[in-house]
Amino acid sequence: MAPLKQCIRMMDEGIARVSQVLVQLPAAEATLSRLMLIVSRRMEEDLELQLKPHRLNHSEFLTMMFLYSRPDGSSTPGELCEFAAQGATNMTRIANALVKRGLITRAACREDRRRVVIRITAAGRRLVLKMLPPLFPRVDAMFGDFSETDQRHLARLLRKLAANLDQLSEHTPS
Amino acid sequence: MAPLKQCIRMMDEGIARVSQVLVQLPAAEATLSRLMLIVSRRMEEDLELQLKPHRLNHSEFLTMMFLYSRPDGSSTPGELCEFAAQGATNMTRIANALVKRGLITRAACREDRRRVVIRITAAGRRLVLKMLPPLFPRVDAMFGDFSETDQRHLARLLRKLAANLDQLSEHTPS
DNA sequence: ATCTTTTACTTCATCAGTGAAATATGAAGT
DNA sequence: ACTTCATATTTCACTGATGAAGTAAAAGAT
Repeated sequence: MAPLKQCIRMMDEGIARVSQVLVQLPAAEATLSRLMLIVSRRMEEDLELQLKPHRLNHSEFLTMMFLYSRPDGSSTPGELCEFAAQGATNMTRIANALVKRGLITRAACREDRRRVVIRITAAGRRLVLKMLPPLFPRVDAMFGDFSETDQRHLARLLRKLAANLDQLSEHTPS
Repeated sequence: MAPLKQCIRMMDEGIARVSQVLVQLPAAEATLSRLMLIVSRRMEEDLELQLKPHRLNHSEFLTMMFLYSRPDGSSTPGELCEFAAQGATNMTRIANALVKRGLITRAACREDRRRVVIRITAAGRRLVLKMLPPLFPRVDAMFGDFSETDQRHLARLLRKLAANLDQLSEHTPS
């Protein structure tokens, strides 16, 4: 894995050169966009690497975590799609895989029988409890040298960015 | 597309509930991690949507931009792999596709005949110049309400995070 | 000079995710 | 009752990315 440092340096140089030709280019904003994508990509790679020993991918992990975090340990495919930003097709596949491993159950909903209720099993809870703690040191390391205010700032800016993205999507109803 | 706002609220609630059970959970850091992944995922979706009309995906776009930004408009697959954080296999496929569209050329390197030199064509440059400007308003909108100091802060924090991730990868020579 | 190792890229098989269309079922509105 | 809408699953075709093995050339070792 190539160090991000180098990758980021190349990006900086590239943007500098391009903005000499294309003067209208919003260099600072473009840099921020690329930084976001580069850094988070590495974060995701890192996470997937940690999940691999447990034979879970990112989507499956998110699904498990979401279920685990719910008071009653259950949800529906539709809700999971929204949360995990997955298509319904993929959600079905994920649920199939997790059911097969005995980590969740699928059952018809009593009130609205169109719905399917997905519930985390005891084995699922055990898996989450087993795999989560080893993740903590890595997360700590990522933000180890972030002061309290650094953390607050980053959270604030990311939430602000999220709000702007929501605005953008609204005006681009694709 | 579900609004990020809602997705983020669910995440906040989830982390709050989990950290009541798992007290060791570094809640602030976990929140920052998830925020990064959620927000950048949406950014990437948005970008891919803008690229689609030009029949480019993210990797291909990165490749084109990297070539375009180089003084001589050329590079090698290996270098591109590093920059775009792609496997060599994927790079081959990308190059195939771009060559087929006449956006780049592939040629054997004279000095080292293992190497392949990839070069952007005039058509490739035209495409970049055509597709880039329409992207600017969106990037501007994303960071529109970011003050100068907001932008500086975000860039600084992301670069710091990148450095920490590099540290992490070093100590995990997978 | 030959043998081995390393580097650079490609090929092939496969997996993960997406989008669209078809199906089944049930709820809600008139 | 009848239409319309909502929820979820299945199938199929497709895109994008990856891992393992293969090829070819350069670099290094003996």
